[in-house]
Amino acid sequence: MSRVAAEKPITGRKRQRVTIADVARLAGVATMTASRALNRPEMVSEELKGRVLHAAAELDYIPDRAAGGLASGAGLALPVLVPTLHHSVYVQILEGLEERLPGAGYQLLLGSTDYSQEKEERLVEVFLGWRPSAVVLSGLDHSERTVRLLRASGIPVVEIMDLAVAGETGQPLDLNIGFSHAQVGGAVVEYLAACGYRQIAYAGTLTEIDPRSVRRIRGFQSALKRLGLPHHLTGRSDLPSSLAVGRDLLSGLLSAHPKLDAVFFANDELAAGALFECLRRGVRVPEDLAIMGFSDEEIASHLYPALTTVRIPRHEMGRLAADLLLARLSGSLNGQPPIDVGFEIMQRQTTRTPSLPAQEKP
Amino acid sequence: MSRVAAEKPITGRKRQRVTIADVARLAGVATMTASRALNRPEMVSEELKGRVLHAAAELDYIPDRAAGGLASGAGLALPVLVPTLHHSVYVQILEGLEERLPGAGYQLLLGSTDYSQEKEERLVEVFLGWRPSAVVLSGLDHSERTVRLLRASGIPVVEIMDLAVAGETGQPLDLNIGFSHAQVGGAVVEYLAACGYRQIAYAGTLTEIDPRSVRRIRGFQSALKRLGLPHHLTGRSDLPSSLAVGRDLLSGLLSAHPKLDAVFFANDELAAGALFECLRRGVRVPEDLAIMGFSDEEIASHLYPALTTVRIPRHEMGRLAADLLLARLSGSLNGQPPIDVGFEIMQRQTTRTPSLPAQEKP
DNA sequence: ATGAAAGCGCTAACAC
DNA sequence: GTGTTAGCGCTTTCAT
Repeated sequence: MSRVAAEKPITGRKRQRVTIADVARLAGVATMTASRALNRPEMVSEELKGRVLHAAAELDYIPDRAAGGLASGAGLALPVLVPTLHHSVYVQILEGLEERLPGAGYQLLLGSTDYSQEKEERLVEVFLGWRPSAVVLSGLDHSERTVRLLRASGIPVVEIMDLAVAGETGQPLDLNIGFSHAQVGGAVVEYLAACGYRQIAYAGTLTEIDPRSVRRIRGFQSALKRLGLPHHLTGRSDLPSSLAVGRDLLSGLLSAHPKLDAVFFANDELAAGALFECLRRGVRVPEDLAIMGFSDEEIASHLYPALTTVRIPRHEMGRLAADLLLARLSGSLNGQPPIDVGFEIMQRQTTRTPSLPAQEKP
Repeated sequence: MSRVAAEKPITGRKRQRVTIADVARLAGVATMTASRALNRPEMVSEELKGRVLHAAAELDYIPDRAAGGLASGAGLALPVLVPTLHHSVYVQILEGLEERLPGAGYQLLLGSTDYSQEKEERLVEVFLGWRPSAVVLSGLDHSERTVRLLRASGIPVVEIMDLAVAGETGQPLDLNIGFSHAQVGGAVVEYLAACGYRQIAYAGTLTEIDPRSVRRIRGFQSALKRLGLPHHLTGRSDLPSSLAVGRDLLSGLLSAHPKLDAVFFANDELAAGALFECLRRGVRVPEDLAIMGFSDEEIASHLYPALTTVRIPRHEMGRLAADLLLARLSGSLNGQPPIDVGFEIMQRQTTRTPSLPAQEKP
């Protein structure tokens, strides 16, 4: 009973947090019994369990996770770092993660890096202070310090949205689930070439900063070379992706390369912007120009003409990452090699049908 | 070098966390001095400060926020609950918040409620366990328990995206920054009526579940009544908003009310979907039908024709919420009444020009 | 099955 | 300035 409370006559002032000690007192048991009743009910008699649960409800008791974590040494937080929330891809990956992780008691901590390794490093530092049980990172490329910190922490790490391939990318820190961007670039070129296009451009933002873009372009260009097609057609912008930038990119490309017949954009937003610009200019798609996007966001299939793009399994990537993480955390997973979730070209109306000659208005 | 390592003969096993005690030992000072050097540098001599900082860097020391919070009683987390991350509105509000809050040492904890009060309640419960220093909520309508829990916690709360108005909405829990949805509904009707439209419909999702939608519709309908216009034209869907649902909503409305001449959609995504459907059907916008959205997301101005919509100051709302919160947390703010950030009708091409007769293709 | 003591990593409060 | 002590709220021992 009593504790100290009796000694401090009515502090009154600041609303005191309800602690497990309060619950225990109300239930007439030891603190430890209350703790057990709440966390490992099977270790406590029905009788006491009932009293404790009742008392907890009565007091609206909410356990202090920080204190619990401190005492048990357990990690509670699970930081997820994505480059941006403006691409629905990442929102959907998050949803995939959220399907499993919070249920297992982990709290997702969200951070956006804006495609900057420095910002990523700072976030990792902050989040590491929250006793994370694991970390989810986007991409395979991180600052030295980020890598060192993460290694030293000894916690599981999952890198998503890119695939570690020997010789092409660095080694993954730990778990890795994604797809090969180089492969995407190559596949798109092959597809467009099969459609009969010959003057094929790549257009994107952060083309030299974001390592995934770099690899996508590399795959794109080497496929072009292999096929004996011009591989110097590129549109770049350093602004963040937006419909407006997509339009500008298209305009720039069109005036720089009048003979252009196909453009692969780094994401659907840029492609959609370009499509809108074509509409205004009276450029016919796909008769005059083919446009391809990347990601298969919702808008792609609703545009008119509907956008040919590359589907990546974002939701699945999130779910899979969560599952692997859970397995690893429970100790039942070791030495898991990188997992390729692949991608798929979604053929729609902004490109001609492959292997067929150009067609006029369908 | 050496550190304690020598005393515990190679625990080897699990990587030990670097604590402030380790830093202090390396620097040859008391733990408390190390703590001060790190957190209140002005209280420590240059000499020792240097040694401590050096030691911390040397060891890659990362303070344990949970332990720090526990000891100081300070809140560290700052939960933000939004209905969804799929509307860029909320992403931008988040960005507004992130401009200030993390800099001030607070960690944003993100939760999405899916427009459900039950889910909101569960999230509040979870987040309260993280010793939040404040909470940001979307909307003014919460479950009883949510309100009770929040009240009992005694921490500041900001409700955004809706405006408390006596007689119309409930009282705000604490701080409130937003705009009146009823007023939006009314303003849209007045605008459309001024453009000469007479058969004006509202179309949205969750029309009876989301209290903000309910109030928007209420304002919409009473304005119609006031103007003597038909006010029963409504399209509803219980699916989450998407381009596809926008198209369906339009189709349904068109066949139910052939004389329809204007539709106000609950968000830009629905409106864009409807616009795409019009394109396919050959319905001319705005000649045959006016379309209006809500939110002014990026796509609105890039659509063709560009979408008339209602701009709400999301970024500003986030920033303002952060500022107020910071002020309140520092104790320099009391009894702040609700703040109306307003809204603005962005006239573009999917509606005729107000007060002018219908115009043919411009 | 239950309880008492100790301590997680840190900082407020009080010495010196 | 700097060090010492106590204790945040909880859970891990280790008794009983």
